[in-house]
Amino acid sequence: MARAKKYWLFKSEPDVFSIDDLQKAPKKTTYWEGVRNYQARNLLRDDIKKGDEVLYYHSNAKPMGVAGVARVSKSGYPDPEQFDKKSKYYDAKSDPNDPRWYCVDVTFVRKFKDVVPLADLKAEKALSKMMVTQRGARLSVQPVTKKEFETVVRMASRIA
DNA sequence: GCCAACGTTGGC
DNA sequence: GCCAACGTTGGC
Repeated sequence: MARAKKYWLFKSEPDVFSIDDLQKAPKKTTYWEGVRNYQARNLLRDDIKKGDEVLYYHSNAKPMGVAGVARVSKSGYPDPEQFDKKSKYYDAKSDPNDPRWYCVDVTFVRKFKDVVPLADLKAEKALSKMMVTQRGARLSVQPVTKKEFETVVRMASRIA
């Protein structure tokens, strides 16, 4: 019996990589590189598995909020950028035999007709415990419950 | 563009 | 091991 599917929220600045960029990417897939935070690293390495579903969140943007859904298409593996000296994510202290940073592959599923704004997430009672609605939650890869995931998707279809 | 909140670093 | 300083994130 396979493990139950899990749900996540991935933050991205759309100026850097938006959900449109993901949709236009080859095979509508990219690897989620450049996470340099240990808590997020642990999730990428240990908990985020192929088949999991992801809320694609636009931060530092207009409008700010959940822009669509993606799917994890490859479970955690060492982030190749950490060993690339030319990359801005290069980390000289990471040992190839014991990589410090991990990434996953994500594939585009669908884009919401309109972004579900952060203000709406905060106003929704069912999401009051959701991490992204908490003040100062900076974690770029966050766990989301199934209920929260479904609530956000329902809010999106209401907009559309 | 500002600045509060947070994570990491480094001196001691 | 503490904690001040610093850099970054991200909402406003």
